[in-house]
Amino acid sequence: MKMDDRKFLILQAIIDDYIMTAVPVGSRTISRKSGVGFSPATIRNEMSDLEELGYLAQPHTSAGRIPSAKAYRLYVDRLMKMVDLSEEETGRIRDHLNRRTAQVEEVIRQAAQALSDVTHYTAVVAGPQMTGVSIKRVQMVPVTDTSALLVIVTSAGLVKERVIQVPEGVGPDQLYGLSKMLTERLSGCSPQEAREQLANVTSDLGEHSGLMAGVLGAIDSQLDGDQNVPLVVGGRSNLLHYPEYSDVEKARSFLAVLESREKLAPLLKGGNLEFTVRIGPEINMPEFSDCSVVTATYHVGENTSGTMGIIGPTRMDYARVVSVMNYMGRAISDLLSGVKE
Amino acid sequence: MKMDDRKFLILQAIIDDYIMTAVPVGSRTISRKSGVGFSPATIRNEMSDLEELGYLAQPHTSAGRIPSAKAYRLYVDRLMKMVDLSEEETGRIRDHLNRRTAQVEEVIRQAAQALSDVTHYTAVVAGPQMTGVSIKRVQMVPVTDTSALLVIVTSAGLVKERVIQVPEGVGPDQLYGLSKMLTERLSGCSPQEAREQLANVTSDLGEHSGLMAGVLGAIDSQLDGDQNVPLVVGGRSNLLHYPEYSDVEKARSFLAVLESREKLAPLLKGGNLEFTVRIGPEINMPEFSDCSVVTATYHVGENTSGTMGIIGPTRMDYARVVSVMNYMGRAISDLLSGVKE
DNA sequence: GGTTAGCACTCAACCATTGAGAGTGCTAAC
DNA sequence: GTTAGCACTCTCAATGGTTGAGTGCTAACC
Repeated sequence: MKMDDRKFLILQAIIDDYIMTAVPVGSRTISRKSGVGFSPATIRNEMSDLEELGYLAQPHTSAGRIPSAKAYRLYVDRLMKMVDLSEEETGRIRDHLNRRTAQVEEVIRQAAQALSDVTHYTAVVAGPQMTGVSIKRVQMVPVTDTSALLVIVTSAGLVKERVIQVPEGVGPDQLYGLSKMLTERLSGCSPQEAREQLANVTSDLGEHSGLMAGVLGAIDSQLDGDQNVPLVVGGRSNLLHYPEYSDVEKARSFLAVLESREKLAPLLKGGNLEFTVRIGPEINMPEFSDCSVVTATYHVGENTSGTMGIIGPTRMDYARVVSVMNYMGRAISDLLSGVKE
Repeated sequence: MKMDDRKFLILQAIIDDYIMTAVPVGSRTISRKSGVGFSPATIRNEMSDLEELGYLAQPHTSAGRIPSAKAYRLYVDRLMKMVDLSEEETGRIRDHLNRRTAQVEEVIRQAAQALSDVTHYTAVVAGPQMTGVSIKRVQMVPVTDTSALLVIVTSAGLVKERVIQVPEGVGPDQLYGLSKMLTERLSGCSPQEAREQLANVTSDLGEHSGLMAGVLGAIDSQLDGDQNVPLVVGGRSNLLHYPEYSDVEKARSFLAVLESREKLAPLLKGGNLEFTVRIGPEINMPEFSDCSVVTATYHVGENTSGTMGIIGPTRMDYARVVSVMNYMGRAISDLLSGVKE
């Protein structure tokens, strides 16, 4: 048996309906829909075929059909068409984004809020990845006698801060001098190169090697990997609106995942494509067995990029989600790249 | 009718039992308990009295009694005794706190995590309040041609950062010079004084008044009020373990509050006491009608302090919660005041 | 041959009924 | 003042019948 145009049409109608209602859809419902001019009986035959092909499933004999993960996959890959956002939607997104800030944490927090607010799903936004980026400036600001704030500025204009220990007796001007020297040596370096450079620097000035060790460690841990990129979640409670989560225990384990950085981070690791959609079982996490995750990439400057994701039920409105993220990607880029309004 | 010792004893037994089980407690249950040597019938008479006094309520005629908010109030004020934490508990708290950092955000994140983990309730921790504090240092670090990171260090050794706009053409050394000047003028000032000082400074150097306006605004918004203190929540999903939240809609609206900074912040505004307990209706929020909130203050240095809170069901284990927070308060102080291990 | 009306069949959801169990309040005896 | 006994109340869980939505199959129709 093969899929033909009518089967596609009917499958699409079923998915559309199920996305809206979350109720198994019967043959009459589809028959009544505009655009499908067949009687319930005909639809039933086609549905039976679609079930055999693995696109539909029946919760029980006398219920309607619900789309399978395979059906959503087909929908996302072939049936879905991009939609345009309404004025009202883009407006609401803009309202969330305060154009006055270029602070990474704030921008991604606002982005997560906006995404979850507009889509009514749960949003996760990660800060820009520090890989493939070069250092532009390193500066230390004294805090107490024995500590200083290490500020690292990257070529994309992003800032990383961290409090480090410094030996007692190093004055502000001395720290500034050291900072200038560090900036000179490290500017233009990738994190890896910086690490090597730093080793040289350390041996150059024996007396401050203790301080240098601290700086080294801090730069290491700041620029290394993604341990340090901020990760914010918005709209945690949104999914509880959907009947899929009317079971508290299910809701709880879902929320528990959102609280664990370790479990959450992998979700954002899509392919390197602009958009990635993972549906239900494809996610490979029991807590998300009837969730889908859509991830997208945003860019800051030339070489820096970050990831955002939307988590919703498998029957989520993929078309709208992709459109919203598309819009949001541009908005974040604008904000973080410092584009003026 | 008056409360006597026996009534206190029985009330305490009922509360203890209800805290454990969340099930209305009957006369037989109390009678069987060690320490109470009366028959169910006697207990029933006392219970009837306690109900009349407003300490107990009956969900329906043939159920046991549950403690009222008034009973918990009495319990917290008079009946509760501090408990000692077990080795295992203090150990678990310590494990959460990474002594390697003095970064405010990180410390309070860890604290929230630890609190929720040990108590199994939901924890909220706010960063140290910037009021009553004096400025120790102000420094700007160039980021792009038109922006810089403004770093403000307070006398308590806490750091605030913010990206601000600067006029084009101001070089790094010039920024450093300006920073030194600003530090000189502002160090020792309270935020209010700083604002006045800044006005003078601005008029002094006409050419850079644009920059100064930016700094002024930033300092204003950074040190003003509590808009900017970080606020982190831990253990959001914890409350869903309790039968009080087996209703998804209730759980959802609870979680929604946790997502709104505006609604959450007032909860932490207890009196200025070391500990504050607000029970159910005392909170005055429908979403929290059967929650209690325990807040506590922690101190950093002399004049700086912050707040943390635990949100649990009204039948929460107050004694343990207070003990845990007591311990945590000291731990946070140590970390943020830079006390070495 | 594809399409459709008709019909018997299935099954979840809903409702009312019932019995068991927990707990109470009251009374009378200790 | 305390307690045993007992009738009473009310929830909870199980049971069974009814309803309605939806299916699959068959036979008629175009």
